[in-house]
Amino acid sequence: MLHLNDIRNNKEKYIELLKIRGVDFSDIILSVIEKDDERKEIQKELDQILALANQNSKKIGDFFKKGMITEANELKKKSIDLKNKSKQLQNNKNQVEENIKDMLTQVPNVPHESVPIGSSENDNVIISKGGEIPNLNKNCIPHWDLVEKYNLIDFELGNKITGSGFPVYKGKGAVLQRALVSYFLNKNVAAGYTEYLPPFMVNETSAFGTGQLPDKEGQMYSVPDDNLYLIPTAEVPVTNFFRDQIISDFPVKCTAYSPCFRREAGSYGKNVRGLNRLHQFEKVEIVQIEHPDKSFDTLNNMVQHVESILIELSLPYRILKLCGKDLGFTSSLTYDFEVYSAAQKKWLEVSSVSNFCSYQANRLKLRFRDENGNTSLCHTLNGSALALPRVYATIIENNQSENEIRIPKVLHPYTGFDVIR
RNA sequence: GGUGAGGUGGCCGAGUGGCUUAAGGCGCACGCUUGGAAAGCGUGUAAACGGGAAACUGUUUCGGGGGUUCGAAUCCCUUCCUCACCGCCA
Repeated sequence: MLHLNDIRNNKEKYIELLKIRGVDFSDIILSVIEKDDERKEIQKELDQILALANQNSKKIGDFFKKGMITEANELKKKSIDLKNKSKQLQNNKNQVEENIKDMLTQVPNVPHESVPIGSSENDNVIISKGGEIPNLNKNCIPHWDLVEKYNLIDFELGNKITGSGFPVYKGKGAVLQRALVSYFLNKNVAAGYTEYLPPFMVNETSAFGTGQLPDKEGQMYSVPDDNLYLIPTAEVPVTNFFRDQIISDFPVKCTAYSPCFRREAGSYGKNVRGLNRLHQFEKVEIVQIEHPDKSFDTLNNMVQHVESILIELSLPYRILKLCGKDLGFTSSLTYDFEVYSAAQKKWLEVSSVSNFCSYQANRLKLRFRDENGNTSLCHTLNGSALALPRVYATIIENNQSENEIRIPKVLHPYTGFDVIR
């Protein structure tokens, strides 16, 4: 959620920048400010009444102590009047505040000025490319066939015990998965991130804190008996660590491995084939909490960090700056990382690194103390480093030959083998 | 799952309806003291939303929500959470 004072102070600028998303939010911005003026008026009046009522209560206490019963009773009557008035005002205020909140939740984050205008994903801008697309021979096969051929993943077994989208990794296939997790975590720790292993379920408050609730409720698995939700990403528990906090040392850098659970309601067809889209997948996440002045530099650092991992894995990749249309609701600037899956012959998203500025921090009440000693909202950033399934799929597809799959060198210490036959 | 005890400021902890403007302590900051430090002494020490150029000031907040009352940390209802013991258990 945007902060009201920020909207007030940057009204024109925000309206202009929001147009990058291809939607005009000026009406809603202006009426939010109008409603807020109304709120202030009501509060002023309410505060005065409550102040008077508080004074009266004290006087009544004094009167009773002095035995001045008549005076006390008279004042009591006045206080009852005040009370009725304040109740009404309180109701008005609540209503107006709810109104404001409703409007605010409809406004997405303000795009960074560098975000390109666009009408579809085709307008995302490729800012960097690397790696070699391998020349596979024409007998090459996609990963869903490879995992069967080499006995690495059993989708049918997952179907049997849970349902589609819940693969079972086995043998070297499971080791490879574990190797990737360890490798990613080590890379992130070496880059200064502190490793966490968070709970894989969160309570309702946390789901609200990072914005999964109320709007994305249908995307999460829930455990209604215990009022818990299975996390769709480690971002949810990790970012919520810092809910309601006043941070004193920047930057806060966290990394966490977790399985991610997503209902993916509405997905279908070849996009969900094999490892491309799952209900449970594994991911290593990086999260940073940063001073507003530095957050965009930090975003660049995070992009470089993720890029370095893809380079070490020798995967063909490209980095896209998302255009206004494709930019997530809560993000101000996002870079997507895609790797080229040589057997499927398409680009697969493996990471998305975003600066949310103060949009998440506002809801989380995540603040720091500025040079004047006032509290101010932090900026939050996160990204995947990396999501496993598509990296996994691309590694085995791109490194396949007739009778074997070669494992990228950087993973050998983690797998203990360099080839799958 | 059963029983019991709790949830108060950055932390510990007192507080059974108005003398609470939340005692006292710890921590932290600043000052005095010192050659320098420690100790000691003194002062200050939450957040949100308002008013004000500022000094300052109003309201709200004692886990959350609701209620009783002129007045609630304190009484009532409800809900969440934590801890202890028992049961079960990797």
